Amino acid sequence: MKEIFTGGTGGNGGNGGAPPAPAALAAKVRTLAPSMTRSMQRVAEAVAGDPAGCAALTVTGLAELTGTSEATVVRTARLLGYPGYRDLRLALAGLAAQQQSGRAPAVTADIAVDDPIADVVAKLAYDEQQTLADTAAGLDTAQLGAAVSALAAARRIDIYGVGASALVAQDLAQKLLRIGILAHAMGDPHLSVTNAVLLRSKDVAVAITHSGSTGDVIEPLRVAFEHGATTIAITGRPDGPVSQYADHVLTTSTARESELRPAAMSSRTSQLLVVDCLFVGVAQRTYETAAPALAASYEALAHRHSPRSR
Amino acid sequence: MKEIFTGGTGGNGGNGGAPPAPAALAAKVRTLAPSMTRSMQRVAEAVAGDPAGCAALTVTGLAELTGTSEATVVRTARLLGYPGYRDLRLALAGLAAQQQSGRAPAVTADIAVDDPIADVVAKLAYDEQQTLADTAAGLDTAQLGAAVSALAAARRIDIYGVGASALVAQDLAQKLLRIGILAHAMGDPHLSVTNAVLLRSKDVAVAITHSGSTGDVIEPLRVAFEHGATTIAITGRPDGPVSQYADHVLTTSTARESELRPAAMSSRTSQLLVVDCLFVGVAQRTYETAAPALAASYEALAHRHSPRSR
DNA sequence: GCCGCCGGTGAAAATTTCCTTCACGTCATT
DNA sequence: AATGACGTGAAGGAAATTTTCACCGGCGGC
Repeated sequence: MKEIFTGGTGGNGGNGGAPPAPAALAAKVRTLAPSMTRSMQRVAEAVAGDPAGCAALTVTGLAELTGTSEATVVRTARLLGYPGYRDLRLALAGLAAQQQSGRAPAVTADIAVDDPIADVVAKLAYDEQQTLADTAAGLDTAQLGAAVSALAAARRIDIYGVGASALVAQDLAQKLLRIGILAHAMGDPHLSVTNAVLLRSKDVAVAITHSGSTGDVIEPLRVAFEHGATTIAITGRPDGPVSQYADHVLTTSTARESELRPAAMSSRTSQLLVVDCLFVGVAQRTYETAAPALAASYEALAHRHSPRSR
Repeated sequence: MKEIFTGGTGGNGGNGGAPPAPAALAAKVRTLAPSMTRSMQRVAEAVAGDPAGCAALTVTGLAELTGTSEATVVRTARLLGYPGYRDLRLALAGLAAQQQSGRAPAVTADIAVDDPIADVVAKLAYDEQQTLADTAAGLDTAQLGAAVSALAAARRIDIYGVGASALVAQDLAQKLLRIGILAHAMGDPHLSVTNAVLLRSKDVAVAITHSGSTGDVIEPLRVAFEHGATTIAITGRPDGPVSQYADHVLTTSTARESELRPAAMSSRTSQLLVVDCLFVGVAQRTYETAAPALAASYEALAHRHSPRSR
């Protein structure tokens, strides 16, 4: 076995004084540079200058790059406090990752026309995450709880939404249907109204509108409200007209929009979170029936998927 | 100069030529876990669970730790998108450093039946945020860029999706239509196929399926593919059958699901992010026509939002 | 001025680590 | 029950890393 002796006292067999430095590498290089020979300095310099690049190289590669030999590279690694080149390389990779992630937070800017695609992804993801956090923070859990209760006890549920919100309405309806709750997404304003007339006190109507003032959605909600149904509004403008006819108002967050980033994008994210909360809440309340229903729908789906995928 | 070319010529299929992932490893593990064998899963689990610890291990060590063989470890590394174990280990070190500097990994408890509603909101929001981060990290920007190019230049775009993915398909279609691009969301499998026959080389077909093996969606994509259209798949299982007929595969992340949190929930979040990225990318490329179109659609909507209802 | 010591250096051997091939066991299918 | 496909690990081969060792150039002593 190897018995590298480095004059350190305390340690058991291992390397003496320094534990493998995690990220203070550049500093270490500068500190130790004077005590290095010329070739070693070249290696250390390369390593400190481009951690990511060097991490991709093998001993031989780094030796060639710096015009030195493999032995020198290993010696340098030792001097920097690592057992060998392998470990230096590992630390190097860590360092690279670290300064990569450190660079990340600079994505708060708006999306520009000439942004590279990678930036677009980062910015969109970041924005949507922000939207989620805002929505969660701004949600009134009391209202949410009340809405859940109403939904869980409903005989029939009608959900109104047009445009982008129509998809959210459908999403909610789909989910509720899956756990055996009679929910219908209404896209067509006329149908919505004519159906709203049929709602009674045990029923629930849900209106989804970002602006809070979409006439096509407010109208059926009003009708439902006046017929005694419990009404829920999911809107980004709780002070808008829609709240007038809503027993429970759930507020979605409103992120800033830009030319390339229409409001529909973040409002949808926000609305979907609310819808998910409603769904999970309802599923909890009706767990006895929801659980088998969910299981059954998995089962049914399995048969639509081709036999093998593994 | 190594010339290692893993011989899988049979179908380019498999993983869509992903570059070594930077730090989206946990996500990748979750994405690919289903397509792994038991032993590989053990390895992947160990790796995802303790990146720092595993980075310190050699192939043999990790094999012993997981009670498998070296070959299995290497296979797992390959599956995760690295050329071999060495590179996985490097990435692992990077990940470890990253989550060292960043704060706690933040554990998420599952949603329980008796969670208070406030917890449900918090957990859902957190999970969806996580999903977004994972998706963004795991997205292959090269594939994305290629998909964007295809969409921007398309004469006609058909989008297939059933179930929860149908909503995502509609979302994409809606958005593209708004900037003057002829996109249609196809819900009905029969209609999808009959329309797919009409597609030609300048056209694009998009299939959205979480499982990657939804026959109703694969079939039209296949037809489109065989008729020379450019095909894009948005799926959580890039190794699934759907990729077979896809020129470009965009991978969505797969969060762990639980009884109260069906897969549809996070997959939808993930899919929507991808769709948003596509949309913004296309809007960038076609800015000349997209900008006025977007402005015009705002204008048109404004009239539906009367301060007073109707 | 010549010689020998010595640190610095790299080429090549030695070793570890990693990767590939192949054969065996297991499970599912027919 | 036979067959085939697949997952799995053991052993051998390739590549990496580490160690050894010999060379080179400079410096001081003889």
